[in-house]
Amino acid sequence: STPSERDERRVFSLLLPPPNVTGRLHMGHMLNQTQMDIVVRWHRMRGFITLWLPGTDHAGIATQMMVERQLSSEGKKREQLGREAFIERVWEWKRHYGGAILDQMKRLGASVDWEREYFTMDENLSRAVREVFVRLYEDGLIYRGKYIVNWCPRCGSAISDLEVKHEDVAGKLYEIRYPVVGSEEFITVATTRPETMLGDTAVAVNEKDERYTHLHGKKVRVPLVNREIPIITDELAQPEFGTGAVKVTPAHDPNDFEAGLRHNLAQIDLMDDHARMNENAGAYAGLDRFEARLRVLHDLREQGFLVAEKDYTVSIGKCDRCNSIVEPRLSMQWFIKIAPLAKRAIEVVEKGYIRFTPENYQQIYLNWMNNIRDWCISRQLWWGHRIPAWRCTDCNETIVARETPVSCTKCKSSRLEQEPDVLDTWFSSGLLPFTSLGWPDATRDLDVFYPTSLLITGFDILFFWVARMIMLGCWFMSPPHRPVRAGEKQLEGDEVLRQSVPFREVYIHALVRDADRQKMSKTKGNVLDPIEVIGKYGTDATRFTLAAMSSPGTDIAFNPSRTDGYRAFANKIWNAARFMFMNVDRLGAGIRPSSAKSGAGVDSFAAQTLEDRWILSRFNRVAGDVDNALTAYRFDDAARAIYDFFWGEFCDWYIELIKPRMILEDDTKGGAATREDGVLACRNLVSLFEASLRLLHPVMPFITEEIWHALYDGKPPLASIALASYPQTSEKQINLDAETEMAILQDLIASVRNIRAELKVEHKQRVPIQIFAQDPAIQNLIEQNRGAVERLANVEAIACSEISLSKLPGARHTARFDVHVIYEQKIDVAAERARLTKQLEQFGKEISNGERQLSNEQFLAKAPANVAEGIRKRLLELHSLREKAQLQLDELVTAVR
RNA sequence: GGGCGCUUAACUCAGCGGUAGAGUGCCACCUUCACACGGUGGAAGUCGUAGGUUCAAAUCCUACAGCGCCCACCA
Repeated sequence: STPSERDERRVFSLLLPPPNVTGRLHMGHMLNQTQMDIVVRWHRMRGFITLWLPGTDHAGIATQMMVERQLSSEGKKREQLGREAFIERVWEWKRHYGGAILDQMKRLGASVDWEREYFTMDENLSRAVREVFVRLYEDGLIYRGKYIVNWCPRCGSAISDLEVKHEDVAGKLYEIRYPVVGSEEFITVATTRPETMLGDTAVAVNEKDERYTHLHGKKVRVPLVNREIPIITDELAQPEFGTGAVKVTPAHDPNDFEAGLRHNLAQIDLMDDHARMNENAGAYAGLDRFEARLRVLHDLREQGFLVAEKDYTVSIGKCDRCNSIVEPRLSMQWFIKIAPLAKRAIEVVEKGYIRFTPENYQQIYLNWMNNIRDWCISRQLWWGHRIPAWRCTDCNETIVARETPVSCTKCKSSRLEQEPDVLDTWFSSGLLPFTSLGWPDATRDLDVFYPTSLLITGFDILFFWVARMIMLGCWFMSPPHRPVRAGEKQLEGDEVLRQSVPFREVYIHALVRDADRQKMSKTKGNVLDPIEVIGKYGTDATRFTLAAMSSPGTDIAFNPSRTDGYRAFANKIWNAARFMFMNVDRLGAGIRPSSAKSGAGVDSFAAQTLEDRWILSRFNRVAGDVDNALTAYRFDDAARAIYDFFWGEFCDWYIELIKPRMILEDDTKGGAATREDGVLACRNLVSLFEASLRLLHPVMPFITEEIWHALYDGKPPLASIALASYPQTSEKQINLDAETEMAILQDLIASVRNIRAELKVEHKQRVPIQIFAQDPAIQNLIEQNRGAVERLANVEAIACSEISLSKLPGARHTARFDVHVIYEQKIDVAAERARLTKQLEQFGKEISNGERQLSNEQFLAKAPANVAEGIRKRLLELHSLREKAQLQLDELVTAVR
């Protein structure tokens, strides 16, 4: 009961996952945006107030790399330019090339709110970033410290755990022996990174490992550097592994670092920012780390310290961005103490305030969140949000502030230096759901659109982005950080958490692969450019393909041949429209829909004939199916439902059926058609077509827009079909009888066509047929729709038989009627016999299955009544069908004799 | 080392407890006045393997095989 302007049922908001400014559009973007656009258009048409917020991400490392590369082609380095000039250069780059991806997006038809486009380094967003940083600091959730982080020597920066990709490679496990001081003994340790021995400050053994009990408290001498270090007992050493003794290098390994803290060991940092050995490496100073490794091994070997080299699979970490081998390195960094944030982020998901689709991502998310570690947010880059922290060069005090401070808060000195580091890019993007809506101010946008309704994104950024948004959103949109509008009360109880989430639902989309299911990658050269694809097949066809292939849980193997099929669909729509316009023009005024209104259903449709009642019923049913599909994010079901309806029912049957009612100028066979009836039929056609366009619009925005405007002769009731109402199912227009009756006629027509094909009747030749139907209602139905049957099955006369036609060779039987084509041509006896034999076999199999079930007491006792009833009914049909087929076969054999 | 997903017609995929589906491709016929990016008809699958649960299994369970993904600080 807050005085919120928001009525959640009428608001639909979502954030476009901001592409990197450096990005180029790929199929993944297109899939993502197609799905979002479908959902957005669908909601907008259903009357929701929609907000789809676009923007781009400054993408720290990626962008910096891009500009560095540009500089290097000019023979320059960023250090030569200096920080300020370099940043200016990046902005310049951004102004030039930064918008490319959004321009590409426009061609996909994405109906985002372009006028609200943001960039993550815009002034207002940057201000919010500083605000968040300061508040986290004030909440005691940000700390600075010297810890082991993943260090990328190429980027010259720390990166987070998530930004390290692990790769298994064949390597070696080296065993090195360290002489025990004051004894002839050696202790042998194993390592995959021998160069780090230069920084060893202990050797650890397990306390319970009796092999080493006698060495407890002794010292060893590190070969090559001749430093004496203690033998310590620590859990770190596991007796089963290697020799059971492990070297401890606190400055270059996270486990060793922890052990070092436990035993108060010195930390010897061996490398510089670019992973070259520093002065601590003694004789090896100046060497690259891998060169140093070779030299160390060589020297160890020569001096007899290297005892063994064993083949070993090592997992090496590589920088996600530049693929350099990451070095665990001790350095001063900023971290977020993540546990309190993670706790809330877990709670909101467990309580169902955020729902994942497909559901299994919920567990994946929770597993990750439950094992989360502190997040290193500082990056030693120049491009990004600079950390709002200053150090007093006089008293060394750290000042964290929203605005640049003028003097030290402690000693009043004015000699302050700002922290050179910038923030991890994901820090700012993790804030977007609320900062893009105006946080920390209590804006109307924030009130109306937060929490956003939905997030559609790929699983690859589930942890990078989705998880961070949840943690930060829940923190900063809860009291005391949630801004309160004047007169508004803070939320209470469960509402606090429920309203703090950045989005209510997360839909995780599939990965788009190439036709051979290979991941698309630049190195493989199999990347499909969406712009090229839409150039070839059209945007609508490409969108339709992606929608139709969006089934949950599976990656999409994007095969252009499929798009080819949907281009044909687009073409089909054009041609159906052409047919419609042709008739509209011929029949004249009063047929186009009123430019004064646009309804929510199939409004000015006067169902007169069976096909009218049928198509109206089908349309309403399909509209319901599409609604259900979209509600469940089943883009594939929605696309399929529309496709099948439009092509398979509307074009193949309805249009064919109403053709005789249309008056065509050169129609001499039309006969019974009157002008008035033609107008009526055409109005219905127009009305249904108009509704179909609205049904189809979210998936195929361009073609539907164009035809829709033409339909209103350029004077539509609304500026765009996108603003018209989405078709809603009207129960009144669903007509089961019409559907059943139509199915019988379709069955009859298909049977005749089938017989004609078997008998090889000339296409143009109209033939007489005989029909037998036991049920007078069916006989009546056929009688009343004689014209349709004659037309669509190319029949010239229909005779109704009083007796079953079972014995006639070539006749077809269904449960409701027998039909026979009268044609002098000899039937292909062999083919007919094969067909009947096969049919008999199938009938027989099905009958014995059914009978077995019905004679099974267990089945009768346990199966639901309707299932048993269904089988009984089917068995009756089958017996009759089998009998007829058998008679026919007998007749055939007799005839041949 | 943990966790997850996939295996259905030649290809790409739906179906996930009650008689095997679609698109493309294939075969045959047809340029009929919306459409050959079309129409009509047709062929094509013991639903990865082996067990189990059930009256009933492509559908649920177990194991196995193959393919793929994610997470993980064991030298």
